[in-house]
Amino acid sequence: MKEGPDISRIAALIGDPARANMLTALMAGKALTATELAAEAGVTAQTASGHLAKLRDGGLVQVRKQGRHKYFALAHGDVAATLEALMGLAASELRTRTGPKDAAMRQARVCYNHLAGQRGVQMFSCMLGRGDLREDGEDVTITPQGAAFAADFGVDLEALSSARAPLCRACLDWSERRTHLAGSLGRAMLTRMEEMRWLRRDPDSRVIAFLSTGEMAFQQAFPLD
Amino acid sequence: MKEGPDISRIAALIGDPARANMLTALMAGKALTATELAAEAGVTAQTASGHLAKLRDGGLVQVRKQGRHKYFALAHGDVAATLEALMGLAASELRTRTGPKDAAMRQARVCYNHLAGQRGVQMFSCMLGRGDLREDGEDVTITPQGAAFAADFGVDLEALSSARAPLCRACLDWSERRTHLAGSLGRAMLTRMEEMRWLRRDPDSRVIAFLSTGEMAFQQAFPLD
DNA sequence: TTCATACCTCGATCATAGCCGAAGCATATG
DNA sequence: CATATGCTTCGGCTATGATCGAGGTATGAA
Repeated sequence: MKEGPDISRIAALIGDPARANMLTALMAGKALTATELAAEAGVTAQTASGHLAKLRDGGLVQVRKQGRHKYFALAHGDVAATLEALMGLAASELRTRTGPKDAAMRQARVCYNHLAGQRGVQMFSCMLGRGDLREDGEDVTITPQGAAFAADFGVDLEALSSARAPLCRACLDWSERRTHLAGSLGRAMLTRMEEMRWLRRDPDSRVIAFLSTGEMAFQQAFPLD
Repeated sequence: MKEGPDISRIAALIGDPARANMLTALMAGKALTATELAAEAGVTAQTASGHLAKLRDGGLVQVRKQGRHKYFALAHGDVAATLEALMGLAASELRTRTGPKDAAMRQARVCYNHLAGQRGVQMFSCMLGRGDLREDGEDVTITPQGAAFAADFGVDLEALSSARAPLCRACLDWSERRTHLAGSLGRAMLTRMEEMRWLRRDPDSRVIAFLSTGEMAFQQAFPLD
């Protein structure tokens, strides 16, 4: 035994219901304060403080102090991807009781900071199919054709490329069990769609609602097959 | 709160050190008996029995009864992929103390039932680059050219295709942070390499050792760029 | 300054669950 | 048949850790 990294340490971190609720809430991508996360987890502020310190020590969340508030967010995209993988396992056991919100969640939702669900998979698959993106192993790269599309879409690739974060990244979708686009380009695409009023984000959950005009524009931009 | 599947339930399952050790041991791909797993976890048989029942109820492992033995294995490839993702997170926190065995683990190891590590990524990337495989989102498909290569390699694709398990599948490598080939083809390729005596599996760990002739043959079959 | 809010530390309580000894089935071997 | 092995259930012990109340320290507002 004792092979590879200590998997149980961080699995135990996610294994507590309160902490799992916090992490799930952070999957929406927005940074939240300690008290907001306490409410999300259903515990008092003191308890939440202890949990958040552990998550921080474990490297799962990052913290930014702003005045008397402390904003927490997921540390990086890998954490979000791992949480999605866990959700995939949990969902496969639990075929029963698909809540009312689940249908909307499966269709379109926020994953960390990018588009996920059926729509996210559709966008990624379409862009891959027409040659905007190229997938080589885990690495996803953008083609010149894709760069032209992004510019036309209103995304400033120059600004994104200069940042440290990877431009494109593959993320496994737990509901569709296929890949969708993460990375700074994925984030920018979602932001742009919000700017263009294609969709609206539910402030209290991860659900994304497409407006009727946005739905049409999306289907035209990323047609199925 | 209460969005999506209950992530904490199965994270807690992996979060116990004894159970994590068992799952890590099962990542080697071989089915193990309850007593073997007890030794692997460092607990008595009674304790192990309880743990294994929980893992089974959680859908993480499958069990096969054979005589007076009970053989346990990972339930399916998704479990292995999730464990790899967790290892990736745990490894990123723990840059310190890279044990002596870690170097060998990073180079080549068994992931559930297929080749992982630097060699696994190399094989996948090479096959993708020369057009043996095609990656469309999470789905990986084999091309006619790839089918010809597989036949030449000594893999019976007909037999694999008839099985229920997917032929090709992408699995994220925790040490390389890139994709390697899973699925029944990934399993068959590793088996074939073992048959051809390219490599030898350490019976007590996940480490794979390439023999000198096998190393040369591998580099010729899957050259870097 | 005074007050309120956001967050943290300390200490005590309490429940969960991991652990093992003992004993009980089931299956193989002699 | 008797005996050994593999696995399980039961009961009790124990420790870990989640929880909250009380009290303390920053930050911002009045």
